[in-house]
Amino acid sequence: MNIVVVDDDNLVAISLKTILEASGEVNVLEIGNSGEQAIELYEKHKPDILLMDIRMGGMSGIEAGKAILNKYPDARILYLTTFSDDEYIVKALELGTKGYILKQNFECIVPALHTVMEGQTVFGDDVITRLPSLMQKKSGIDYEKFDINDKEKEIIELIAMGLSNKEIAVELFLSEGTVRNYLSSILEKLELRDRTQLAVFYYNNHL
Amino acid sequence: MNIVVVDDDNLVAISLKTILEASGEVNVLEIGNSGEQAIELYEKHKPDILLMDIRMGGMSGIEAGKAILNKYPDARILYLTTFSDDEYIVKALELGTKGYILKQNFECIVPALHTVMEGQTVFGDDVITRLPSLMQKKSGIDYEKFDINDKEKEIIELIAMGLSNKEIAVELFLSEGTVRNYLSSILEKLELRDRTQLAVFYYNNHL
DNA sequence: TTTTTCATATGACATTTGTCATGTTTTTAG
DNA sequence: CTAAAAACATGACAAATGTCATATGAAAAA
Repeated sequence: MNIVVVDDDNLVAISLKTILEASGEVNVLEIGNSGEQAIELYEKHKPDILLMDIRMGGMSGIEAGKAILNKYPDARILYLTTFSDDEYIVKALELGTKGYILKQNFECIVPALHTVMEGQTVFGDDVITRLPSLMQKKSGIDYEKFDINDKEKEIIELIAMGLSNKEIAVELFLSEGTVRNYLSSILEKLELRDRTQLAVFYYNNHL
Repeated sequence: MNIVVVDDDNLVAISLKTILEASGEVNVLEIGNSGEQAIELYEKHKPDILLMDIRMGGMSGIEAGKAILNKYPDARILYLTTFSDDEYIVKALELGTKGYILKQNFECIVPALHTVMEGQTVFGDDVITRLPSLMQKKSGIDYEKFDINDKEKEIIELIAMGLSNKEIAVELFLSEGTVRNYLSSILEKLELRDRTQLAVFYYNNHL
């Protein structure tokens, strides 16, 4: 089984190479240290599997993976990470990569590579249990970034439940006009046009 | 590695035993043919892994798995299935089982067992790609049930993208008035009040 | 062929929605 | 205390939305 190993930290990359080759079942074609190199090495070797750190300086593993999968949809990419990072997990999943495992215990890696070779997908145990909730949360609207305050948040939630301005007014003990004004400012901040787009935005980002 | 195999179809169970033992790495302690037996055999042998068909007459693999995990939270259960069945996938996931693979190609199974032994989770490739959407929610709007035709479906999609009536009209080469009429009838059929509720409905059910 | 249905369109209408300019009150900060 | 800011409210208005009754041409059914 021919693989390419990419890790930010060259020491880790080399260690991985040593450990994997010690198993006698894996041949590490070359090692790299960045997302850019991952792409380059993938094109050069077309390895059975690309074993890559997900978090790297410069181009992240996700970006590199995206680029590679874009060109080679059948590429098998297995991510390594020091600790499971929720944000990355979801992205990796959506990307259609072959898995996501912790690099802590090396014993995992060889079996995981075999499993991936057979067309399966591998996930660290802790990851999968949190998956359902991860999917729900996704990442949430970055309300901060848009300078949305609490009252506005409430209104967004209610609009995302399909309430009319009048209903929201009753719900929040405000006048209908006030609700309109709030909405107006929300739309401006979020650069949206109407309440429906706001609901769409909500469901695309938040949930 | 000691495992217990449970499959509705005894022939399959026996074949699995043969195949797995042929690898020389797996020891099949006993085979069973029902959910009830799965529980019984698990308690009797405490195998490293319980390899079980998910769909069985009588007590399903899910139910048996639930019972076992309830009593032995660390039980490693790997489901087998002929076809990937969305409904079961979600349930299996929520249950916290170790994976879900197709029994078609046996080659998968031994590596998968190793991977599971190492504390990872394994999923058939096709499964994982559909996972994001599966997690979101149910299975999609039952348009049939509501007697929604194709044109109406298109309009629903566009509204769920946040388009205005005018924009939809342009998109579908209809007059704005026609779009309104369509929408009006959609809302009536779905018992909704306005386009925002429709978008909400869409995101709650469909995607 | 005639009738019916279907897809599309129109106009009228009442509501709702979103924007804006402009007020009140409260709170908060200086 | 006083000025500024925040929270909330109004009224006016244009645009968009949703409903309804009705119309037209084409396709399907009779």
